[in-house]
Amino acid sequence: MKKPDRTDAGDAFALFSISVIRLAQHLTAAGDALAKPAGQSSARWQVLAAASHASMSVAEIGRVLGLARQGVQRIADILETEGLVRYEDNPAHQRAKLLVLTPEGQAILNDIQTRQAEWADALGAEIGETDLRTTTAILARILDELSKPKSPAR
Amino acid sequence: MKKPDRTDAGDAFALFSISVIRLAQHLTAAGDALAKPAGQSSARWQVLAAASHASMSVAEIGRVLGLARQGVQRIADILETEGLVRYEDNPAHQRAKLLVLTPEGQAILNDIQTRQAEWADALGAEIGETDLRTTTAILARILDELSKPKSPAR
DNA sequence: TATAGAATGACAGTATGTTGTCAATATGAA
DNA sequence: TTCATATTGACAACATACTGTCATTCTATA
Repeated sequence: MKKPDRTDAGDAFALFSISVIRLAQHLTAAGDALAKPAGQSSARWQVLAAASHASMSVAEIGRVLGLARQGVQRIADILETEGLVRYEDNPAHQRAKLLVLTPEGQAILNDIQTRQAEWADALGAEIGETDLRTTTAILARILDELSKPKSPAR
Repeated sequence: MKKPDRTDAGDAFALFSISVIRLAQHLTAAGDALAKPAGQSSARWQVLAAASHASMSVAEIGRVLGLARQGVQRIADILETEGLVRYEDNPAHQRAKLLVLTPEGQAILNDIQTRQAEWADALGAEIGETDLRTTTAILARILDELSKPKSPAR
């Protein structure tokens, strides 16, 4: 197998990419573990949190979370059958109902968020605020580069 | 909605987590875009790359990639029907056949890797090797903390 | 050597998320 | 106002990945 040519910086970027993806898998798994005691998952938690933040239509939540609206719709429908959210009439749009948390949904979200805060506090203290903020800033810069016209498909 | 208590470091960790997950989504999408011209996807590329690196059984590839062996099996079977990989008898294990690239599979992997190297070089140069290596080191440390006994499920 | 336990492939079921399509509804420009 | 265009929800098909279960095959210990 012949290794393609690659600069040192390119190599560094490849290693970085692998690290980011692997860490994201672990963080998502951790999110699932945080939501599980409440009978939820990362995905449902995200939808609950978005709906709690502001009454939005399913399509709006999709845009906020960076997901296709169809996937959000599926989860929102499940949350509705479980009584955690409710569709409310949208004065601004007849079809696009607003997703609103029920008291049960809010209680479950609070439960998850409390557990999450505890977890984040413990890990934040362990790792150190300085490194976290520095790294987050660099990640933001990289995300910016990735979003630029120079897409990988060229 | 009442925000749970949270330290500054905990807040920094929460923001960091969101950044990592979002960036990983973009990187995976970029990987799909790199593999697409060759008619492949990120997942298939990973399996091809693992098989190219060394002849391994499906279960071994799963462990290397951090995936369940069942998912790797599904992809490997598809790659086999497409003639990109071949199952070879494993002298050390009767059931666990070894996954080997066919010349067609190797050609497709080379094509993807060439495109990937170009892309990584460009982005690596843009972002800078120093920042990439610094960040990768911190990510590794965080991954380490996450893997420790103190799991989120407590 | 026997045998309990681990690893493996095969199969089924589920969760998350994507794309594509359709009809209904908003929106904005001529 | 009219009409082309966007957005939206609904539905279907698919890709990726997980868990659970089963029978088969290895492996290591007693």
